[in-house]
Order: sequence, then structure tokens, then C-alpha cells
Amino acid sequence: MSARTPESARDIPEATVARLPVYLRALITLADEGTATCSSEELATAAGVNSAKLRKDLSYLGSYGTRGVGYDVEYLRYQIAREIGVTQDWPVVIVGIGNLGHALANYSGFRSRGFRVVALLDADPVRQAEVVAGIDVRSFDDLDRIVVEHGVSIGVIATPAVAAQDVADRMVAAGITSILNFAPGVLTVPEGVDVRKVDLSIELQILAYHEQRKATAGTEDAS
Amino acid sequence: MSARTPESARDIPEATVARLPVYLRALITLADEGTATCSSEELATAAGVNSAKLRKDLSYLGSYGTRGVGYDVEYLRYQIAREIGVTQDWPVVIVGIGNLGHALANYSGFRSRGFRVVALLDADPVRQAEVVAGIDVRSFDDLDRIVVEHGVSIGVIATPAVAAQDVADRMVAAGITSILNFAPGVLTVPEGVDVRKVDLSIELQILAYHEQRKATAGTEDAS
DNA sequence: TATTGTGAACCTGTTCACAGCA
DNA sequence: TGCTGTGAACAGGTTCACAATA
Repeated sequence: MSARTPESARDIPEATVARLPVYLRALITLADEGTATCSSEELATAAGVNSAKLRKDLSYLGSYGTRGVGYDVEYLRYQIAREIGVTQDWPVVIVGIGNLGHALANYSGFRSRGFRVVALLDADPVRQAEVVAGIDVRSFDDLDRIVVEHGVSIGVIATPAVAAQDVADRMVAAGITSILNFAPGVLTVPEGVDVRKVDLSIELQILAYHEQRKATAGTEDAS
Repeated sequence: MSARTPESARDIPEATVARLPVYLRALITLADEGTATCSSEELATAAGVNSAKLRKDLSYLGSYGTRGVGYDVEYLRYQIAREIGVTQDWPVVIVGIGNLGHALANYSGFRSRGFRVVALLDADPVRQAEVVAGIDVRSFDDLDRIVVEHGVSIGVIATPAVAAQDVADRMVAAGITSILNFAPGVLTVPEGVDVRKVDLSIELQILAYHEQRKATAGTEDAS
């Protein structure tokens, strides 16, 4: 392995990275309930995983627990928040202020979990008259200026599918390097830009697959 | 307990199941463009995966291609739709008609991808006066009746986090066996009930983690 | 003692490379 | 010949079981 691993820069498996936010949320819940200390078993239950996986995941960050005792909730919460990078807020722009864009703009979870919506953009001049969640909707052409002004590196696409690739291209050109995409379909972006996709009908179709199998579990179909 | 494996019921790896809807969407796009036949390379590009993975995935369904030629777009589309179980519509109920519930109710992608929203439910009597996407919002107490009447097995939770577990419990009691949950936090459900979770701030936090690493990429140099 | 942290075993998913077939 | 379908090698992720230790 590489000889120097500076204190905070071990490489954490992707599957673990995807669970850290879940642990963080569970720790916040425990803290709110007044819990000062928890075992890996308790935290794992709160996060919906098994304790061996939780301990393995945490071991990639460092040794933040105490053998025979457990974890200090506040301390571990801070360490995970720091590892994820949400000890201060990330500025975010949302493009596409239709039904979904409205819902996202109004979602209070962003603000409390390390993100601040700094602009809402839409290509439709009619929508640019609106004020949503206390923020005026501005022209998509303002993207470059806003990205520079607020140092934005994360963008959210909530447009119809047909516009998504163009929006992504312009986000990348403006300097955005992480995109959360709610539009269906595949986005093509340059190396170094991260895209995560949320597709509602894909999620339902995965459920439908399993549902279908439950229905035919006892039956044998011979078509 | 899998003594018999009837022709259509091979066990498909979970990772493959999660990609079948992506392939289906890519095939629909190709069909709409008038493409009659495609190679694994073309379909893989359209779906955003590599061709070896695509072929491996399709091999779990059967041999639907022609060596030296490729795949018939319409035929493969039908086979995948049948495998997922979306050759006819699944009735779905949405609970929690706030901002997100509105957006989901109005999302046209559901109807065109194998799902039909049969009811919108909310615990708040004020919301029950509304009509959203042409469907009246009804009392959450009507859940049992609606599930039986329409044969619903899939439910969507778009309530605040605090209500989600109660809604899930009542869905399960009513006979629902698949849940798509947009509320943050862990849901506990009995064996046999599938839950998929969509959590917006978790997705953003995963992006933030990688974004943070990009920012410090120049600091540590190895190899 | 009670619980963490972790090597080792195991399992799942991905990629390679080519045999098999139209 | 060209492209699919697939065994085999590989990589990544999960679970086990126990040594380390407050």
C-alpha cells in the first residue's frame, strides 16, 4: 500500500461512503434523544445495518470508539460530519423549478444537513417571476455568474429529461463538478465530474420485480 | 427452498435487477428513434454501462440476441418489461400530499412506466379538500378500503419523517408489501415486505464527500 | 468484563477473453 | 466474419470470530 497516508486521507470504500450519511443521521437522532454514549449494536440498529458492518465501516475512519464502552455520540457525530465534509454548508443551485424543483427548494432537510440553496434557475421566463421558498427564480443564463459569486460546486437538475444533458453541459462549463440528477436518462459528463441519479420510476420498477415474484412464488407459470 | 426453477424463474442477481429498468428505458428511447436492431455495444452506451456487463446481465434472462447481429429492440424491450413485471400497470397509493407528494402525483413518468396512481392520502383534513393531478386527496383512514378495492401492493411514503413509521405500519396492516420511502430515517417492517429508500440529503452528502476530496487532491501526492 | 477493531473467510458483482453460433 | 453468451479470473463488499484493550 502507499507509504504515506496523511491522517485524514485514507481511501474509504464506496459502499462505506454511501452509509456514512446514514450513520450521521442516526447519531443526530440519538443526540437529540439525549443519548451520550452508544454501542456499535445500538447505533447499527438505529441505522438499519448489522453491527459488524458498522464497526468495519467506522474502522476506515479511525479508532473513535472505546473498547468495553462504545462510542461518544457527539464526538463520533463530529468525526463523521468532518469526514463527509458537512461541517460547514455547501452552496447548491437547483435548475428546473417545476413541481419537483418546488419540492426540493422547500425541503428543509438540505439546510439542516450541510447544504444551502443559493439559487433557483429556470429557462422559462414565466417562472422567473416567481419566488419559491423565499428565493427568486432567476434565468438559467445567470448560472455562470452565480457559480462564481457563491463558489458553487454542486448542482441539482430537476428539469424534464429533454433538457437535462444541456443543463449538465452548462453546469460543467460554469465550473460545477458534482451533479444530482432527477431527470430520467443517462448524462454524459467529462472525467472528474460526479453524477448521482435519482429515478423514481426505476425505484418502483425494482419493487415491481420483487412484487411479481412474491405473487408467483407458489405458482408455476408455463407460458 | 428452491427445488423447482420453472423456465421463467431463474434467480437474477440484485445488481442486475437494478439495471433492468435502465436497459428498458434505453430500449424505449431507441425504439422511439426508429432503431429496429442494436448491438450490445450500442445498447450499453445508451444505458451508460459497458457492454460486457450488459451482455452478462441479459444472459440471466435468457438468450434474446442473435450472434453476429445483435438484439431486436422491440423483442428485447418486451422481454425485459415482462421480466420486471411492467407489461401491465401496478396500482400505487401515495401517502403525504405536501410539496413532494404533489410532485410525485403530477409525475407523468409513473403512468408511462407501468404504474397508475389510484389514490392520494393525507392525514390533514385541510389537504383532503384538494384535487391534485385530477385525483381527490382522501383521508388516510381510507387506506384499507382502497388497498382492497384496487388490489394495491405498492405504497409511496412522502410524509414528514415523524409520521413515516406509522404510515408504514398501517400500509403493511392493509396488505401492502412494497414501499418506496422518501422520508428520512429507518423503517422497520416485517419479513416479506420490501422497502426502498430515496433520501435527497444522503445523495448530496455522498457528492459532498467526493467534492471535498477533489478540493484537497493536490495536497497529498503519492506514486 | 464488555465491546471495539480487524484479519481471514466468504460471498457478490465486474471484467476479461474467447468459444460458439448466425 | 462479427457479435453474443459465458466460464474463469479478478475486485469489491460482507460476515465471522476473536485478539486487543479500556
